[in-house]
Amino acid sequence: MSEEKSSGAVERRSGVALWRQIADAIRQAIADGEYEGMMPGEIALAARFGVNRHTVRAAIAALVEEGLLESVQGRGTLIRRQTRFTFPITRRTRFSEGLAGQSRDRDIRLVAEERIKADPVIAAALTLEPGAELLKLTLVSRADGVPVSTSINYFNAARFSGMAAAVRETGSITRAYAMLGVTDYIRLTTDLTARLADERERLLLELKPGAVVMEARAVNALPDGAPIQYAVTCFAADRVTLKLDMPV
Amino acid sequence: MSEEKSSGAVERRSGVALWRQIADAIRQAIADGEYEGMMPGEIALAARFGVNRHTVRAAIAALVEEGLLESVQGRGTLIRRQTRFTFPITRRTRFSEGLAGQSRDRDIRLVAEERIKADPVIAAALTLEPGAELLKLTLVSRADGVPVSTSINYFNAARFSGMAAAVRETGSITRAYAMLGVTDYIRLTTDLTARLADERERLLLELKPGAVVMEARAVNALPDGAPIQYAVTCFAADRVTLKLDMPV
DNA sequence: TCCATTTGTCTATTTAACTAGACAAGTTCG
DNA sequence: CGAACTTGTCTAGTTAAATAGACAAATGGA
Repeated sequence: MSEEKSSGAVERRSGVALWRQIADAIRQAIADGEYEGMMPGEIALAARFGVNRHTVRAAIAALVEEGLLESVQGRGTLIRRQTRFTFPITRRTRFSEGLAGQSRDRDIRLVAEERIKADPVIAAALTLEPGAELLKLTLVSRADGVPVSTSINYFNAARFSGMAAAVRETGSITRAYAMLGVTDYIRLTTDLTARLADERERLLLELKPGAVVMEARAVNALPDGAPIQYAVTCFAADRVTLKLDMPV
Repeated sequence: MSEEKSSGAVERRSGVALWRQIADAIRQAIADGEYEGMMPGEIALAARFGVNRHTVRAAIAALVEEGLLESVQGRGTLIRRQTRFTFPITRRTRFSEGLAGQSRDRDIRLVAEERIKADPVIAAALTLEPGAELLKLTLVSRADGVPVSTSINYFNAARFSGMAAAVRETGSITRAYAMLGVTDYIRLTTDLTARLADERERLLLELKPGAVVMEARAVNALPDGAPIQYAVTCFAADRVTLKLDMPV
């Protein structure tokens, strides 16, 4: 839809190598479903982007390295995967439910645990006094083995001291909450932005430099509206679409 | 918050020139409010990123070109602007209302007008038969003279043939609707993703290569739920934060 | 005024990215 | 088989990016 056939739009002297611009364009085209099963030949691609065949080969090599493509001598270059997960964001956003039906296995892993003093912004969001003790958990969420998002989550340390253990045991925020007596929670607000992934995110999400992340800052609360969790979640932009369904 | 002091994280041989990685990091740091008024000196920055001073100078030159920084010999490098607009997305999303209070003047400009046959996806979203005639309007929205977003909008051509003229005259979608007898409308659904800006978007939004856009695909409808507009909006990610307030 | 600090400019060298062309080596299909 | 395609590999030359060092020019404060 809205064609825009990614018309050989590579830019020289831009500080981004041509092979990387082409790799990005191909990745996007695949995510948009522009190709099916097989890529056009290297010569055709080179003509399309207006570059040398070797430059296209460098782009393809990067995508092969990523596991997105596979080249076979004599046959051509195959597309290995292209599914993009759709992740609903509503009042009742939950990771594993959100991706149910789109992936065989979901998985949330705790990669860091820390106790810190609340800074003013987070304290205000959680209606705590600045300097209150917070539990800070860093998580990585995967679907079918592919990292989809990484999040930094802040909880009132006094109330949720067992959260880390509960997440580790259950592999789910929702089930961890349940273990701590929170049977239901809602999402109050979400702030969204997007930018290039930084070093930490590239590592956790297995992304290449130049990859884009969407950052969502959300406040979760009890059904009565009392905030209990401040979360900064970074989604790998080329692996997920966020779906906002507006309840009529 | 969530510190992550962008710790000299430049990557070599990544296909992205060091000066561009550094420019991106500085742009992001400024957007995060990490510096105030003045940048650290070139020598300090070079040490921080672990590169030669000339490489930092290349990064700064790019940001000066963008209008974000200004270098003064003998004094240092000044930060010229950075406020980021917050754009609320709710059931009742409207561009000019959304930015009221954050900007002195808003402005929507019609840059292209076309009549096309509906493709299956859009036809389904608008509950029309595939092949129905659509009006396709390309708009650019600005706040305080800065391009914030560009959108491609599809309307049922039969029902909204006067839309282009109405938008041109009123400079507002909401007021254009009013001229055509639609006094109220709601947003049914929004799909969000993010990626690098393509050539067309860079031109319309005055962005540099490597800039990130958030793409929102939305369906607007009459209060009774009948869809009337399919919109693909691209926001310049470093100029805007999307705010999702969960209704009720 | 003098001095320390800042950005601006220059030359030289090295390394990565890109282009060009030729040919080998596999696959497919008539 | 053999012709027509594909990707893989090699050499060679050009252009852009990054490093290194030296010094000029402007600023601000002691």
